[in-house]
Amino acid sequence: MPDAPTDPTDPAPKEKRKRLPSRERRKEFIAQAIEFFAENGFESSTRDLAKRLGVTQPLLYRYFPSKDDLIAEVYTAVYVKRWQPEWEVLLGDRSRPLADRMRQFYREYTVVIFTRDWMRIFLFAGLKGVDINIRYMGLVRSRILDPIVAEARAEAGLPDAQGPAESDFAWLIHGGIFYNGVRRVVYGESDATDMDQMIDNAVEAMLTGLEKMRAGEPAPRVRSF
Amino acid sequence: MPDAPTDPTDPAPKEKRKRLPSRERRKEFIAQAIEFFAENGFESSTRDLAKRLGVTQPLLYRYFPSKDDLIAEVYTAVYVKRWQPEWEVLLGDRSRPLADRMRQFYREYTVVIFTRDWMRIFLFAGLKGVDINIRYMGLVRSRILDPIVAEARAEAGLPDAQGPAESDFAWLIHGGIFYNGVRRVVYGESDATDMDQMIDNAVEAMLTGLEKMRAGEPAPRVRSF
DNA sequence: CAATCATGTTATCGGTCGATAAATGACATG
DNA sequence: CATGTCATTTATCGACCGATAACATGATTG
Repeated sequence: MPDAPTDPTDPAPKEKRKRLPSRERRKEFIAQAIEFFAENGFESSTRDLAKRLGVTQPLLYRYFPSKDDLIAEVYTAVYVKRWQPEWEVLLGDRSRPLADRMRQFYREYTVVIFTRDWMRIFLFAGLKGVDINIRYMGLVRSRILDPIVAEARAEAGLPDAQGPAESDFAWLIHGGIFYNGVRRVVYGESDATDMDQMIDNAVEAMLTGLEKMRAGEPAPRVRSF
Repeated sequence: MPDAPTDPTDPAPKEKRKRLPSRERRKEFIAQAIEFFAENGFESSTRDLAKRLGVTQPLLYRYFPSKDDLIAEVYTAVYVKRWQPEWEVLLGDRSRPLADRMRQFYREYTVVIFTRDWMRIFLFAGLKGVDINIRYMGLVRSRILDPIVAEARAEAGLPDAQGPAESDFAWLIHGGIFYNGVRRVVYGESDATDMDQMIDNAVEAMLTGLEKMRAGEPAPRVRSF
């Protein structure tokens, strides 16, 4: 609500919301489109988006050739620009215990993705079958989970020769953290628990599980059923 | 596909797909609507659904007062009718080790929910903010997760006085299993890993974590950051 | 065989959608 | 002050949406 043109120093802000330079207008459109589509889904109308922006609907088409192009901008703004390359550096910093690095990573990572915008756009895009969503999950595996598995092996003095089982167990815990965000942000169970406690438990569970897996103990199989 | 009127004794089945009794027609509509809305989302048109059914669009309104009423039928058919009350009995059967019960439960549970229909409808409904979705998660907690925590305490000879921390750790692992289904079914990473292996690892991680939690070891907190 | 009635189709309404063309108006420059 | 440029609005197109009414048809029953 606190907008620049709504500055109280102005005698009367009036309805003169016209004549914004092209670059700023475009950025404002994308920023609002993120919140708008995150809340209402990508099938919401461009007219409602324009109403939220306080402009008319055809103006959107001066800045984006089509609705799909606007949506593509939303994707890159959310997925690409919020990814922090420092995360990969952090996870590889062997001057600290791996558990410490992982706790810090997940604290920073959840600050980014445990938001209504990020979560809902990720889920909407996933159901639409957008390819950028699948590519993002490849990024998580190659830049986050596989490095964690490799670092855990290195910390145990083992060679880096991970099998798919370890990587998939890392996915299991990572998915548990992710789904905790879904419960908080999408289903509104925000009072779930202390975030730090959840992350600590998850990190310990991941490292413990990986350790057992490396001990050649492939989980007791072939039971009574 | 093997329908009564399509009996092979008939000379030529033709395109005479008319005159079906009301009850069967209705069931067929709901069954196809599940697949249709699961694939295309609830904002897809009733005309496309009718085309898929091989009937005209207004016919749908002979069986359902409105599109929303049809969607409500889809919800109950997926959420309510696929829930197996035997699951709750199984988890409480103390003649078997808890780990065994949990493994069997998750094998049976994933058969139901690791389907394209169930997963996608659950996610679509969740983003729509339908209340039945939140009620379902309450069901999971009260009928599945809290019983597991209680059984784990009983098996350890402890009184049934669980705190929120244990319940939330159960949610963490359960969410990891759920998200594994999302990856398989929604993102098509079906070659993820052996399902049984994944379930075994998840069950062991959950029981190990709960055990550590009961040991009064609330996960090492307050680290360097 | 004729009457009846539920099943199914044709035709259509008012509303909304994404997108385009044309008109309007604000601002900088000379 | 005149002029041109570009942001913005008005008006509108064709397509599609959920829903309703009117009509047609097949099966049942006397």
